Amino acid sequence: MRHRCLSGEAATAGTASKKRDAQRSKRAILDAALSEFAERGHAGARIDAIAERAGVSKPMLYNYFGDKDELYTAALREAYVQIRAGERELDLAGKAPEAAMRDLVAFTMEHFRSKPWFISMLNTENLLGGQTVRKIKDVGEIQSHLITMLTRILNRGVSQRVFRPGIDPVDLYIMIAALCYFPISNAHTLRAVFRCPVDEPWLNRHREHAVEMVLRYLAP
Amino acid sequence: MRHRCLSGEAATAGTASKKRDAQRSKRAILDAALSEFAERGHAGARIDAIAERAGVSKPMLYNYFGDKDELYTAALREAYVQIRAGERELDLAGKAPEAAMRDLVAFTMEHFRSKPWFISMLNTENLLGGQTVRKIKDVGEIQSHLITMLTRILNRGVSQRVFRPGIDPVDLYIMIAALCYFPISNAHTLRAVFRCPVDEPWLNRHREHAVEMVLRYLAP
Amino acid sequence: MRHRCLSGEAATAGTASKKRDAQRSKRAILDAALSEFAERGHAGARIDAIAERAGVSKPMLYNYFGDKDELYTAALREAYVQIRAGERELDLAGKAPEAAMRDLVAFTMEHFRSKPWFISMLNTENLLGGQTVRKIKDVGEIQSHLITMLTRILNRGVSQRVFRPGIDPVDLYIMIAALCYFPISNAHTLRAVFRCPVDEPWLNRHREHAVEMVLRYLAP
Amino acid sequence: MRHRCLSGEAATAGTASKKRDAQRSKRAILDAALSEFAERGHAGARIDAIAERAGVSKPMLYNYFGDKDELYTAALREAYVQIRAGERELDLAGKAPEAAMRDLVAFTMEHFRSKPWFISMLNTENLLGGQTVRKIKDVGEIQSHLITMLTRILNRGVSQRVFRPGIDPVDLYIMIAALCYFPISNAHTLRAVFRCPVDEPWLNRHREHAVEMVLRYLAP
DNA sequence: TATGAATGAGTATTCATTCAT
DNA sequence: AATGAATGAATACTCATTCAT
Repeated sequence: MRHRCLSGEAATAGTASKKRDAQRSKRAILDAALSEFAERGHAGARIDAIAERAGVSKPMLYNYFGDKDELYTAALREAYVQIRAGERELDLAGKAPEAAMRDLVAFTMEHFRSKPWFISMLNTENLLGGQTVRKIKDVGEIQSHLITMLTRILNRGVSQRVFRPGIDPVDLYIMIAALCYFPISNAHTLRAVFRCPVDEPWLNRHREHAVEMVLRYLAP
Repeated sequence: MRHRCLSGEAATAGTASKKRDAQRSKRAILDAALSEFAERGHAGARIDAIAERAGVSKPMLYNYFGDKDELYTAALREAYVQIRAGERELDLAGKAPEAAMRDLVAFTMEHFRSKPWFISMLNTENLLGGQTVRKIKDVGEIQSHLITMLTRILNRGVSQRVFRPGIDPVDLYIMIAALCYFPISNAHTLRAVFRCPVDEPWLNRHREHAVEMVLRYLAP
Repeated sequence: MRHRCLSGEAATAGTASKKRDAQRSKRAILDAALSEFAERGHAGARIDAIAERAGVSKPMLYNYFGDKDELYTAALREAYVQIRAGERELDLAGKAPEAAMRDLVAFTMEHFRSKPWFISMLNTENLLGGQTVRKIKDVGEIQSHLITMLTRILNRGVSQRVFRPGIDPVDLYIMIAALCYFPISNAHTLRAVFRCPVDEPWLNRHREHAVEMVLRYLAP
Repeated sequence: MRHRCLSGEAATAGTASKKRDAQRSKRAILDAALSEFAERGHAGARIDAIAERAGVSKPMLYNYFGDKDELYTAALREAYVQIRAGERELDLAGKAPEAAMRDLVAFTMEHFRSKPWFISMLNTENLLGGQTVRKIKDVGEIQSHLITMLTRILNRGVSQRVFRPGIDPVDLYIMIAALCYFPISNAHTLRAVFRCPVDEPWLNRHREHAVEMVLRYLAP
């Protein structure tokens, strides 16, 4: 009754459709796991719910991913993989240093905002003491593209005398991430405690403050 | 019907020791709950563990706090109460504006670092969509002392021509909180992804960057 | 509705009845486990079935015995404890050597026959490679009483010139156990393959053969 | 409807390889099932494990053997078939009665020792109450060869005045089987409880005791 | 006030079995 | 003849919560 091979596809190759189904099932499980773990945390997530969201049976989920922890690991890795993919699309190489910096802040905030599972997964993982992220071997390489780009922009900015020298790109990225992360991660408590609306206009205003803060910090 | 708690503290001498014990039990449960919820999140926390940490029986815990959600609410409230108590100690009134700002950043970071349950509880609550914090009536008052102080400092700074005008104290506090929150909240993932040590020296360095960022942002 | 404190007892002591219930629950679980494991083997036994047979809830069972393996271990140990208790009642000390030997064979066969869980537990444990019996610390002491008795009877028989010397008591006991064990352990297959009835008269006849075999073996 | 098996072996040359493969698959499944059921018992055996051991897919296994119980039945039958094949090799006809008896004990013990799946299958089947062995039609014939031989030896021994008359061959075989079965079937618990090594030398010694016991029992 | 004993309702995980190709 | 993909129905185990004393 369920997952009837959603539409079209029309059986172009005999083996392709079979193989594609397995692939599709794994993808569906991963997406469902990402949502469920992000929404409810590690202990709060339910395997039943993930299977149902994915439209597959629990045994299949176990067959592909092992157990809850391994599925959580895969979901966390997926969160990093997806932000890396997003970053690759961002092309700062050709832009003026200050504009590039503005775009990086905007992208970061927009990513955090539009993919709420990313922040949720990071919070969940940090609550668990980072025991899982340590097991993901290539997690360090994932952000390297961003840092490389950031280094180039900083260098260009310095040689064009619009940025001061001596700024560490990782330090800078942490500053930017911090400014973008906090108001989204803590939106609910900010609303309750400070009566901030934390809606689109408010976040846009916050983004402009963040951009100004970064640029003033980088100014010679 | 149950746990009428805070009323009638002024008991006669004869029942005083009982009252004292009751108070002590409640305190112990609250502290234990704060630790457990902060360490394991809402779904991950175990009532058994809280009772054992507190050294009381489970029926007693239920008698005082109702159920898990009510206990969680009490623990979240307690996190805010304790942070408020900490903030009272901070006295920025007599300091020069720039020094006061430096001290506020330092205090905020130190606060987050030394009371890890605070950040954990905020993350946990935001993961749950803020449904609990909204029920805590006086949560808005909690930060008012800080905002009042911050307003005074900003005004003083403006009149002394060391700060530019037009800075909203809440916006500024969110910036400061963001810079202090992120590296502590995300210490585990930062270690794994960016190889940051996130130890005392690293955090001290980060604090100096944050102070400089804030002061440059405020500069006329 | 269930286990309403089976009958009588009439609350003689205020604390005794409370304590006795816990004791009774543990006993009931152990008895039920012994039956279930003996009837269905380790993998075939169902925790649900044990809890139901015992008239207790599963959480209670887990509370008292840990998990399935620990419960199985306790049941296996109990099987040995009960056969030891049976052996203690047997008093061979005062009997003539040949009569004592006859009684020992009769007791052994009767024990195996009337407590079918004993043979079933041993078979189950040997199927599992003895991994559990090795963990029971005092299992060696359990049979020591029997071996001591057997040694005395052998010695007495030798000095009375009715038994030959040089018989090892453990070897002898293994022979006796073997003769008593096999027709009961393998009753079902013997019925099917050799058309033996394996009923009371048949077993009695078999017992007489076994007694004769042992006595001829011991004869000088 | 399914698994019509043994029929029509005399196929044409064209389909011979297919038939051969089918036969090979069935053989492999049966061997795997025998090992798995013997090692883990009925409930403990896993269909997945059997298919993997046999190197075939599960649907093929189901196609050939129906379901787990039917496969178990086939495996139990196979255990009897294989032991029967072994017994055919034994030729006691030409030996002196006492030597023949000694050889029978030795053969029986060696048989149990070298084909551990036989004892395991018998124990497993008896644990299940013999419900399966009853369904195997020709199981009675299996041991007939042995009993026939035993009858001849007993008769010869009686006429040569080395054995006493009146011994039932089935009774005698059960005695012999008992003495050989027990120390192998219960090797693990004997090691743990009585500290018997139950290794080659120990079993050889035990065999000699058994031979002596049988011969003394048969002596006129 | 205080708690040892007890459990209903989940929750992760497994396993025999079948379907589509 | 053969199998990769899939699942319904258990099965071991847990957890918030309550009862009896």
